[in-house]
This record gives sequence, structure tokens and C-alpha cells, in this order.
Amino acid sequence: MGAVSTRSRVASCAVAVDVALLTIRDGRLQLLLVEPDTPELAGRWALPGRRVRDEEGLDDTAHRALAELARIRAPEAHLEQLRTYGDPGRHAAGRVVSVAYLALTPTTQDPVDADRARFWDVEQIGTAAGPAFAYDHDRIVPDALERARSKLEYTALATAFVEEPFTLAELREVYEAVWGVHLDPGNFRRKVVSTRAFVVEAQGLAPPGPEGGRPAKRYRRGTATRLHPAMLRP
Amino acid sequence: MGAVSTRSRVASCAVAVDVALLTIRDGRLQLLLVEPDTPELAGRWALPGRRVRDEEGLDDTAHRALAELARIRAPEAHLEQLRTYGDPGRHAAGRVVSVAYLALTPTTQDPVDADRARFWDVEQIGTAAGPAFAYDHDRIVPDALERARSKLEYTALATAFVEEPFTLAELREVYEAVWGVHLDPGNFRRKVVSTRAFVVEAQGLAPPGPEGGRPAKRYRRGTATRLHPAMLRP
DNA sequence: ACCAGTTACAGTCACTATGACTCAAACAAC
DNA sequence: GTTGTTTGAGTCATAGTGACTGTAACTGGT
Repeated sequence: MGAVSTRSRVASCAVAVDVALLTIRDGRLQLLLVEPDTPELAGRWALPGRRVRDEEGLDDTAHRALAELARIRAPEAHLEQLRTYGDPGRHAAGRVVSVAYLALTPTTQDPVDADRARFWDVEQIGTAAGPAFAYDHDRIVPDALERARSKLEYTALATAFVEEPFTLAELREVYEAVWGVHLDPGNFRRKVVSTRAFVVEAQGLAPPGPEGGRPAKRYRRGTATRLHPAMLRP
Repeated sequence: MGAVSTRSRVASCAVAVDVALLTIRDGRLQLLLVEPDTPELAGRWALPGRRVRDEEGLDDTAHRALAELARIRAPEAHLEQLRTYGDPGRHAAGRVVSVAYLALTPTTQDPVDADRARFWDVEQIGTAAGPAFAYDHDRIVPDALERARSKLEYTALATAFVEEPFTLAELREVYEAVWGVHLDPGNFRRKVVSTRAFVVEAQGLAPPGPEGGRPAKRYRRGTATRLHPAMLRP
């Protein structure tokens, strides 16, 4: 916008970044939450968030929030802006404008050693078994979930949840976990393979699981970002 | 995020809202731009933007920017967040975090009487005949255009560009102007009418244009927000 | 009144994409 | 070996789409 002048009516906003990090563990979509260290919020859970520092980009703040609050270093994770929450009164301690991010990572080694951070099944969220949220993060989380579910439809973002090389069964588990549905393996395979540049065949075969079965081909991410045509939810 | 504490490393960010208002005039997609009143930016054009005031919601700031800088009152216009631009150094006068909005309005009476505001053809943007941008608004505008083009595919947002009641030819002109393509009238009609709750038939017929032709049925917006299936760009 | 031009609306045809399904290939456990 | 599992390939009916044809209903001009 225009010139920066300090008027009395202009807010001295605090700017923060909150990150909704989604991953898939044991075939279920999970969300990273932390316990704020403020006594008034004991028992409540929040998205990892940090104030934006001088000379720090918003993306950098998002990475720092993950690193400092959950000891997660995910420089290669998918990170995208979700939206910005700036209602007056959304934060008890004053006007805080919060830029929410959506992060997607494959399941690596257990990324949380900190006491105050853990993953929650997204299916539990909103139920009695789920977390109570601090601030207005109960508004941010549904937006993050809907963004992830929607983006799986028309982008190749599902590959952000798996490590290369991956099998089509692993990729299908991503869709099933994020959407909460069952997909036909044969139709899923036909769809993914026929969508050009979605995945490319890699070398070798993956060993079958404990239940047996034919070994699966390995694939890597293709160059496509948008899917043509889209993979629509059932 | 967590508690608000004032540390030296934490930025005292200014928070602003910039609005990319799109409308369709004479069958062409147009973008509202204003001339900043700072002398250093003479000849450059910017999205209408304002600092966020205390106790003012971000959406309110967006409406105020349109009203104060272009005398446009659009309380019923479609308004949605685009994304937030917060790179350090994006603004010469200090750290300014800017929440960009996308606004879509039907063409009403000529909305700009102010000297320092005018509409630009989006086809001219980026060419020698187009405007030179102030700040980093040359990054925001392409994002706004892509958002609008993309949202026309899978939402009923095209109806935000027309006033009720409208004809299917008017709605088709919206798609053609935003996407910059020609669509087959017959196939467009079949698609729109068969997508349930996209539009609903209204009373009466619209008079033909100066070229003649059969009178067209009138329609109103349906209750659908998402289109199933989507209307994909050719 | 008639004709040419234009637009709205309805319908056809071929092709593609998709859901549901069947079958063979390649493994594990017994 | 047999059974059960998963992968991968293929079939069939149906829905959606692009290209196209034909008819209805208006305009302006002769």
C-alpha cells in the first residue's frame, strides 16, 4: 500500500505465523499441535506459531516455528500460505494478525521429542477425544484440512506426503487418509499412470508387506503440478 | 500463536490491506488501480490499499480502501483473501505486511470519479501500453488473475461478475473475458444448465441486442458454490 | 411482405474419463 | 503344493465433453 505514516488510528499489529503441519502416520492423517506455555491456556493445544522477526520472511518464520516448538526440520517439506486471520479480539493479549501456513511432510523418523508437541489424529479433532484449541485455532484447522483435501484433487500435492521412491499403494493410502474414503486400487492406478507427468516409473520393485502379495513397482514424483484431468473425490 | 511479548528482535510490522478489484467492462476483464500520492512513485500505479486500523477487521479495511481511494462502495461484492505478502524489503518505507484481497463486482455505473483511480485492461498489463506498478504489486496482480481464472473453473464465482437477472450469454462473456478464450455457446449452455444449482431460471425474456437474435431466457444465481463437475478451461 | 443476418436453444455423434468388475501374475504363510 | 494377499492389466456400461447440425425468434434492409 501507500506511504507508511504513524497515525493514532493505525494499529500497531503484532504479526505471527502459525503452521498447520499435516503428515500421515500409520495410514491416518495427523496434525501437529503444541501446548502453549502460558498458564491460562493449560490443557489447550495450538498450532506451532512464532512472531515474525525483523528481516525475516514469513516462510522463514514458519520453518522456525516448526524447528523451535517441535524440533522438526523440514526444509524440503511442502509449505504454502493458507490464509491470514486478523479479527480484532481473536487474541487475548492484543491485536495479533496471524498468517497461517499449511505444511505437508512425509512420515520420517518420529519428529517430536519435545514434551509439549504431539500429533493428533484429525479424525479425533472436534470430538470429545480430540484436543481443545487455544486462540482461534479451531477456525484455522478446518480451513487447513479443507485446503489439503481440495488440493489433492487438482494438484500433484499428494506426492508431498510420501518419500521417493514410492509405490502406488502408498500414494493411494495418502488419498484415502486425507479424504477418509476407500479408493479402488485398479482405478486409482489407471488414473495416476494415465495422468501424464504425475508420477514416473523408477527402478526396482518394493518388497511385499507382511500379508504377502505381488511386489509393487516404484515411482518418483513427476514434473506435473496441476493434474489434468483432476482426481475428484468420490 | 503464543503470548505476545515485545522483544527487540520482533518486528513492529505495519499491516496493510491491498485489494485487486476485477470487473468486466465492454466484454473485457479490467483491474482497478490507483496512483499513490507519494512523489517518488509518480507515474506508477498501485492496488488500492490502506493500513489496518485498531478494532478494524481485515475485510473492513478492504472495503474502506475501495471506498476511500476509488469511491467504490461494494458491500455486496465478492471479497476473498488472496494471500499475504510480507517479504522484508518489499516496501521502501519499512516493514509492511500486506494482506491482499481479491474483489469481483458486476459492472455498475461508472464507479470511478476520482482523478487518481482508473480501470486497466488486464490484457494491457505487462505490455508497454500497461501500467508501471508501485511496490511489489506486479507480483500480486498475476496471483489475483490466476486465482480468479482458477476459481471460475470449480466454483460458481462467475455469477459475481453479472447482475441479476442475467442471460447465459452474459455469463458466457464472463468466462470468455476472464479466460481470454472463445467458448461454444451451445456447449456452454448445456454445461451450465446441467450443473445443478449453478443458475435457476427466472421470469421473462431479455430483449435481443442491436444485432437482433432470439430473446434469451433470464437466470439468477443458484445456491451452488462449488461446481460438480467443474467447468474446465479449454 | 420477404429475405438475409444474428442469436438462443435443442439435439446428434464420436471420443474420453470413470466406476464397477474380472482375471492373471507374483509374492507370503502354511 | 494350497490358500490368501496384493499388484497390475483388462472389460463393460455410463457420464461428460467438443464439434457440429438444425430450428426458433428476433433484427434490419429491400
